[in-house]
Amino acid sequence: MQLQESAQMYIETIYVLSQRSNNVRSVDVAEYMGFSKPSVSRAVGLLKTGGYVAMAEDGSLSLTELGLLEAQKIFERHTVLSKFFIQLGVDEETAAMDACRIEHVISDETLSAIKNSLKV
Amino acid sequence: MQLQESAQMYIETIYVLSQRSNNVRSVDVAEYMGFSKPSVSRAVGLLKTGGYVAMAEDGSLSLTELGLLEAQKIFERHTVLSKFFIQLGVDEETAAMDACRIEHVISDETLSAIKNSLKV
DNA sequence: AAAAATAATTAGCCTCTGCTAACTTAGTAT
DNA sequence: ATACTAAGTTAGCAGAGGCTAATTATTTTT
Repeated sequence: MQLQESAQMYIETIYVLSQRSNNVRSVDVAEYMGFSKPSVSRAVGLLKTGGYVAMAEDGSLSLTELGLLEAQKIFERHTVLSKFFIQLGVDEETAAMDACRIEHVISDETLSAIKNSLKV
Repeated sequence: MQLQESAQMYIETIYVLSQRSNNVRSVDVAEYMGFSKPSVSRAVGLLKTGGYVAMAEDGSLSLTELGLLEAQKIFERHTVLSKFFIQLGVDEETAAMDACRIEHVISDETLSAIKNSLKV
């Protein structure tokens, strides 16, 4: 299973919401991403099949080891980009928005160059 | 007509190829982008409808005023990003690749911050 | 002139990823 | 007990944007 950009977003969202609450459900993901419940239901289904996400009987979602690894990778990219843009003088909200879009398409090499250029 | 990312790519490609040759055809675009001729044919059709591209009787493509404006806008973004990544130490090829992907999704605000940070 | 190659198009398929409508199931309230 | 609500799922649609196969039209070659 090749992780599409949308799959990455779902995983990242589950990761972020899991840090705020210990009961993340599909409906929370839907609300957070602004998508419909069926869209999330299908996406979660695919992520279950791919072994990234597990759903308990009560519907609460969790990341598997594999999913957590992915989430951390994406989130790290997000953080690096977002910090970097803020250091360039971009406002926080815009920085986050751009990080969100760019984190999925930037190469490891360029990201690493950006990371190295971050002021401590 | 809202310009999708793919439309931007086609316009940019026509622009770039037009600087190398004065006879850019769909087949050249296809070869350059690595897409099939029918894919380009449809895309060009949409761009004609949108008023971005014109096709002469012999099949040679040109950008309209509108198309040229768009192309220049995109190309400028590409150039800024690409230069910037190179200044960060990324090799040219990777910089171009990343610029190509990011130029379509980055905000004006963040791009402008990056532009300001370019060394002269 | 006939055949071959080149370019563009048409028709129609596929995947991804949104959507709505409608159904199921479980928990809550009257 | 019945009815309502909330959450998840199923079925099926839509549009974007790739693809191949086959057609048409033009140009080049023999």
